[in-house]
Amino acid sequence: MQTINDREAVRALAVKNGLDGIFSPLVTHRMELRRYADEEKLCLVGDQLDGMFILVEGKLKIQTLLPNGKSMLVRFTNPISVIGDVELLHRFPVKNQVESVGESLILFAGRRLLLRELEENTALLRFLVGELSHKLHTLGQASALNLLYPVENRFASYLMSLFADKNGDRRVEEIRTSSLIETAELLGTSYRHLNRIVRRFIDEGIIARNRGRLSVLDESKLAELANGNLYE
Amino acid sequence: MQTINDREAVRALAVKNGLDGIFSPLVTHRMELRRYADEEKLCLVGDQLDGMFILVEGKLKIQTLLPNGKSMLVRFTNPISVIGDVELLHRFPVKNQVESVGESLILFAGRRLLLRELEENTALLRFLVGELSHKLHTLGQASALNLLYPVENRFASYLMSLFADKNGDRRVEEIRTSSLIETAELLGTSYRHLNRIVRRFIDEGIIARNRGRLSVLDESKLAELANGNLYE
DNA sequence: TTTAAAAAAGGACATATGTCCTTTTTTTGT
DNA sequence: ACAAAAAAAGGACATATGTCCTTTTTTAAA
Repeated sequence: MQTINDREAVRALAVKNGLDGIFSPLVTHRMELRRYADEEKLCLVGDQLDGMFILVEGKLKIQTLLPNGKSMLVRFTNPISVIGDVELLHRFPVKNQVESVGESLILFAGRRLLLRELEENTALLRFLVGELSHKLHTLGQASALNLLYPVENRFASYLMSLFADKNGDRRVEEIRTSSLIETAELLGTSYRHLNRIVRRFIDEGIIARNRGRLSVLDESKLAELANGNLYE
Repeated sequence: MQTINDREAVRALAVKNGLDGIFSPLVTHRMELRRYADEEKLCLVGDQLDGMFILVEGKLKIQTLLPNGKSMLVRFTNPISVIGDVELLHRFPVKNQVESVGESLILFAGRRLLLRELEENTALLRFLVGELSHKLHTLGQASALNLLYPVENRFASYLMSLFADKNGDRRVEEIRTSSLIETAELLGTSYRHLNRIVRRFIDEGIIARNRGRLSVLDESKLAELANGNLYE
């Protein structure tokens, strides 16, 4: 991790992302700009956080690690998103490991500063309530999906989610297989099994695979399997 | 549902539960006291909430219902706990069905009233952040558990949770079988399968069953199976 | 108490998924 | 272009779990 001492950059990023409407100048002025490298960890399970992270550029991967050595990918996040809000107030130890996917830029706000801010800053509090609500909502959705549907349906949902947001642009959607492993984690299953499902989808003409990349052929069958559910 | 028009009762309950320190008198003064009967629903999936529920007496059961007809019990709650916090700010449609287990007393605060309150009341906002954090934390825990451990371990965890909070009082813990069905739902499995696990535990001398009731015999084996994990 | 009705437990078989290892395909260095 | 290394895909078998139905146990009415 690398700290970037550039007051002006901090200010610019804060403004660009609307943070100046949420935090008092006191805080935005003292936030620290950090750069994390690919796969670098922002926090590990069990850590005691001393502040809050705000992702302003890049992507983060959030996962739970369990005592039996398994892990569950909770989600990926894009800017703007907040890490550490849950732990901040309660001094909970960190429950999910967070790492950078590629290079990321983070604004870091120290705990003491924030606690003072939280005394009076209703905009910040409402912002946090919104963030938490959103997380709760998506986690609940994903959780029920994971528990109650077989991988086949979850994978269909996942594929749908992938190109649902590519605003109607029905271009052939591709998934590099390296991310198939990640997808398996996200879905809480093994690569082997996901691969089995992929094969079945191919046999049924729903997707195609060439040189390790997947492309969607039959969107309607996919939608049918996804059963109206989406990973949000 | 029955509305109880008793200003004094409302005030007393609010004070008793420390709500007067969180809401302004303006709100506590206008909250509505409601009584819900056993199995009566506070809200259904898809509802548009027009306020927030605060459980002050009784117990609530919260579950997700999915399009395929299955359901997942999210959790049971005891007083004080808040229902509708997520939906309130965002006007999300209700995602989890909530119903009363036995008779419950609820304080209901209208949406408009609360929105005004949220403008300035930092105590309330902090309270909500705390509630949401807690929910997120427990949901995350349960979610990972559900996804990554087989029912055997989850059931062990569940049993541990059950008498972990009965402050060290090692009395024989009993579970009426009617609740075994509910437990199966909570664990996201079928009654049949849970029953299979129960049988296995009995064979291994971990629990005993008589007349449809279960009692724990070997706490240490249970702890071993639970692997240090608990449903919260 | 005896018996019918209700509830709980269990059997049999099918599907979903995991683990471990082998085969095939792709990539990379020369 | 070719061989070795790396990555991906697939085979075989074991376990976990679901569904449907039957048997056993419990409860309740006569």
